Amino acid sequence: MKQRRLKTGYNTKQKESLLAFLKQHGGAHFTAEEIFIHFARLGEPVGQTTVYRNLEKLVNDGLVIKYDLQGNGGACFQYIGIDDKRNGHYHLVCASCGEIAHLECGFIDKLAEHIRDDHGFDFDGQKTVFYGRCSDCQKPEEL
Amino acid sequence: MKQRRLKTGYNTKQKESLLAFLKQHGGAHFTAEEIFIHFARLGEPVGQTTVYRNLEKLVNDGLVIKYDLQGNGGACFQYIGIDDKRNGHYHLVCASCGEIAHLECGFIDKLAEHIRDDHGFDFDGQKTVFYGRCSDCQKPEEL
DNA sequence: ATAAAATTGAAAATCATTTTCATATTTGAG
DNA sequence: CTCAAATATGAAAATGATTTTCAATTTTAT
Repeated sequence: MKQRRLKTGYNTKQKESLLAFLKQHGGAHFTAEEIFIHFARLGEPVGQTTVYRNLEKLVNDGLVIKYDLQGNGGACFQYIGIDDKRNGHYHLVCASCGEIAHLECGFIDKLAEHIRDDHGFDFDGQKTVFYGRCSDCQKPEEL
Repeated sequence: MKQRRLKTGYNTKQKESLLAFLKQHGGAHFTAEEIFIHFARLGEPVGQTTVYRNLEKLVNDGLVIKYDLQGNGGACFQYIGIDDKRNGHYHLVCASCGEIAHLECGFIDKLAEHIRDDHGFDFDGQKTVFYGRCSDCQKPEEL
């Protein structure tokens, strides 16, 4: 039994709403829940299931990336556009307070090269979450 | 009301069973579920909740690392047996097959400095798991 | 216009993990 | 040893994100 070639699928306003929203906020990431609530607030008819389903399709099509920010419940989604898979920024999370720094960082870009060349792995800067302690949380603890 | 200083905790046979199992299979990774089922099969009284709770402690103690493999439901745990938390040694995990490379890597040491100096975070190289794809998993997929 | 193909969404189901809470165990003090 | 406080356990229930179900609706090609 052979798979039929993938098609773009039918065009629906839900799909268009979702893609428009993601494009409009191309630099930001959202959970499926956040996106669902966004449309609910606006009164736009985009159901929760539909958000999940279409996000999955967009991820498969390479228009959106999906990743987890640990300690933070659900997966996050971010629009990246077809030809720009490497446009990724990195996430530096404070292990104490959860603050997230979004890094566009040449040093980490070089790290990716280093890992490829010296350790033989294709580094995944999207899935990798860098942990540390933010400056506030580095202050001495009170007991 | 002040927090009492953390202690190692009481010694229980469940903890010992768990640690013994993990040490015995130091090179392999398991889900909490797999470990629970293992003990259930043997008739050893180690409850599911206890598995989760003690794994978490071992992770905090630095004896075990926790990470996610894609498409694979739950988190994976692997014994690494490092007593010295400050002994620079990083983990590079293949997001596909789970292979772990243990890196002693000057480049990542420098990354820690860079993150401190340029981003104001005290980098936690122990909690951070670097993800990528190992050379085997980089080969083209079959459909 | 119409029928097949695909999509939607509310509700139910799943699945890993966490919480609850009553009971049991460990440990240190006396 | 004895006892009580601190801690751990585990069954069951709760949680929370995501997926499935399935009947109704929408899209598209004919």
